[in-house]
Amino acid sequence: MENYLEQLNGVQREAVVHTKGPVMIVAGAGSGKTRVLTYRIAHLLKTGVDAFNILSLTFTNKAAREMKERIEKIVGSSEARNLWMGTFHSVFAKILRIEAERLGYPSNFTIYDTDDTKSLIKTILKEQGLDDKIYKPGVVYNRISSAKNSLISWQAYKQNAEIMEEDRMAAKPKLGLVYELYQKRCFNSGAMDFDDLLFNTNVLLRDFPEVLNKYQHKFKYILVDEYQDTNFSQYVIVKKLAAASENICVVGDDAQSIYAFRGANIQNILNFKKDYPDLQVFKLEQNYRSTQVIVNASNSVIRNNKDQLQKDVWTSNDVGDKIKVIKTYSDNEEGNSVAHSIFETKMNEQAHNHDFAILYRTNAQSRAMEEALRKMGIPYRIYGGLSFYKRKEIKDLLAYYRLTINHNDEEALKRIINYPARGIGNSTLEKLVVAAAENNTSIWNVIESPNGLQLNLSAATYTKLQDFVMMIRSFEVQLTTQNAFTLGNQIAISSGILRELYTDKSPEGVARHENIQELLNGMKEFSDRELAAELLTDQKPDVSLTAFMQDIALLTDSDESDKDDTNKVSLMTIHSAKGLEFPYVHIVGLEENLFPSQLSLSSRDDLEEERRLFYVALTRAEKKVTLSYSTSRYKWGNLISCEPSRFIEEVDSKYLDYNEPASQQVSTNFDDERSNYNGGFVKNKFVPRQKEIVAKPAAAPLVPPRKNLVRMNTSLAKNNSVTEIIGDDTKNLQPEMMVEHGRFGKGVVKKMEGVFPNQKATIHFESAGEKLLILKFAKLKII
DNA sequence: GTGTAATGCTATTGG
DNA sequence: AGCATTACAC
Repeated sequence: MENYLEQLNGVQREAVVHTKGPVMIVAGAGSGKTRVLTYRIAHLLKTGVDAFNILSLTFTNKAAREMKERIEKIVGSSEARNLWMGTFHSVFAKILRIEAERLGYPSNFTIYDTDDTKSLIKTILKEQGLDDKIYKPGVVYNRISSAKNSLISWQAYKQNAEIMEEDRMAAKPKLGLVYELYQKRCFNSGAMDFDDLLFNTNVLLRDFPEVLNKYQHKFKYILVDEYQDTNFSQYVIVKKLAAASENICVVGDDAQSIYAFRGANIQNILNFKKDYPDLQVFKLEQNYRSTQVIVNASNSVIRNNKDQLQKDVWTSNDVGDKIKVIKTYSDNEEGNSVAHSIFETKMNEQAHNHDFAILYRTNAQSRAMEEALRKMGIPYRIYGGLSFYKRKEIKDLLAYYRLTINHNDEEALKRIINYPARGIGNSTLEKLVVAAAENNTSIWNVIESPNGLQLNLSAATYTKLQDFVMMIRSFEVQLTTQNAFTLGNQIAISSGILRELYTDKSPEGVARHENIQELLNGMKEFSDRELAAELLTDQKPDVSLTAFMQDIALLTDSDESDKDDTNKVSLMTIHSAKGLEFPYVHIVGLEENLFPSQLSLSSRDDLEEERRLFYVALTRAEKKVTLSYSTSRYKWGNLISCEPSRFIEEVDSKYLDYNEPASQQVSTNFDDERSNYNGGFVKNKFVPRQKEIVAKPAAAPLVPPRKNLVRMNTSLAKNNSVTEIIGDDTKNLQPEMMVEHGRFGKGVVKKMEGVFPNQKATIHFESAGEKLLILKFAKLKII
């Protein structure tokens, strides 16, 4: 790979070799941005720059990993391993661990995720007697978060007359106090939330000149990807670090800025030149990814935005097919039509499952898509949503690990002090919390040295608390002697979590047990790196539980590589599709109030962000885009009617192919179409839903509330007499019968046990494998 | 203190 | 529709 420079076009090459001084690369969608970044770093290494002197900030850790691998191939050595590369959060978490003590934090500080944060806010609100209907935890969190991302400390917040007035007007005068208490509580718990990682990095660089100096000289070359999505806090960090060398290269596309909602400031890229008058700007405008239709159509959309950097994205690729627009009458039908279209394209163009992506605005839209794909027997993977590490059982076990590493971690302690149940209930916990607050210390310290505190606890409770402390202490002493797996496994056993889950024989309990096993397997893999690395180098990686926890703290769903078969259709929100590309892209739910979101309609800036989001969605596609919308959709259990999105009209109509009259689309039965395919589909016979929601009369704009009806059904379903009626369907199930389950799809009955109404069936599902289901709960259909 | 049933709240987007 | 919190019975 010596001749890497020859693989670049003119501008790309200039952007790669111009390594000195401030550089901004404005990279249109699909213009080979990743390639330029990769080659630029490779070029730095080739021309003698030490890997230790390069800092590269990427949008995901996965992107960093992949880039490192490619760089390694180009420079032909393992030198790339020494690059500092990762997300803002992971890189600065690493630095904060090194420097933590200067800020009064332990170096093994816990990183609170959104759940921990919200839970702590709720606790504080309750303690302060604030009504959580006025002080909604989510809103409070956002307010604190954006303050931090604007580098406003709680002290500054409370001193700022304008802010205090705003809060008074919003009937939340105590918000500053909540912010203060929240920060103090985190500090006492040895914990930082996501925003603290950036905020505290700023404190570090501001208050400790020697530290700033150290990292300024360490990072002589700084690269920032997706610069359009950085917030003020990140902006200041970059600016400070780059101040000494000014070898700063930012890459971005203002047209793809989609994270304003979490503080990203598009002005960071629009105003970059003001900070660096000597700035060299390179514009990558040739799109290598998409067809002319897609490129031109996307341009026609983004033209509706006002504020942008001038650029002209073009392509010399094929013209390509027009963008199909599909109208359906319900969300389920939309799913069916997408699944059907994917099936058809696979047949006609010899495409693979992994060539397809279904993109939506909100996670809730995935369900209709999942159901339809499952019915068609098309494998898929959902990104985002409920990730592995967010599952209850996983979080429970991780809380034990967290508390073992950092005893002051309040959220972890509260989660497990009585799980599995050990007789330490709410009233005890409350007494502990009060004592901790009064003495400005952590709950752990109160439990461990209760002498002199008026706790008012029974002797029996004391014993239980001491047992708990002893248990955690016994784990702690092994932190330095055992690897992550050995200790992790022992904690899973000694804590009683494994036993607790093992006793639960319900399908859900079994699944939870399996998840714990999966976590432990992951830890085994992690720990085994030691053996693998020993053979290759003399460097021993840290395989302690502490290291494992630091490794996973900032993982996201997109960072996980799927272990099993990767040939799957990808389902994700448009936000998580950033930076990805697929031959065939379905953008679904193009309806007013959904996309653009209802919440964005009141301000021009928000609407423009939605439009950029649409632009991002369109430009993910290489060959074909299909847009779809539905005229009705369920929301909060109610059927609402929908209008097509304004964004469809914003696409220059010469690139659009409005599908055939609705009559062809109304049917959800694809049997006719299928008979046209010569075989090959017998196995996955498509089964239409019994009764699809059919279009309602056009007259009524809004369907009368269905709420009562839904309520009635729910309560009735719990009534025995109705169970019997539902049970009728399945109570005579026999082995070998085919059934369909709402979640697991189609399967064959293997074994029946128990007597009505408590029958259980072992069913082998095509996609989900063998499951034991209780018939009166499982909604099964015989097919 | 523990476990279950009823209630009620909520859904942009994410590190 | 699903989930978390709350209310209430043991």
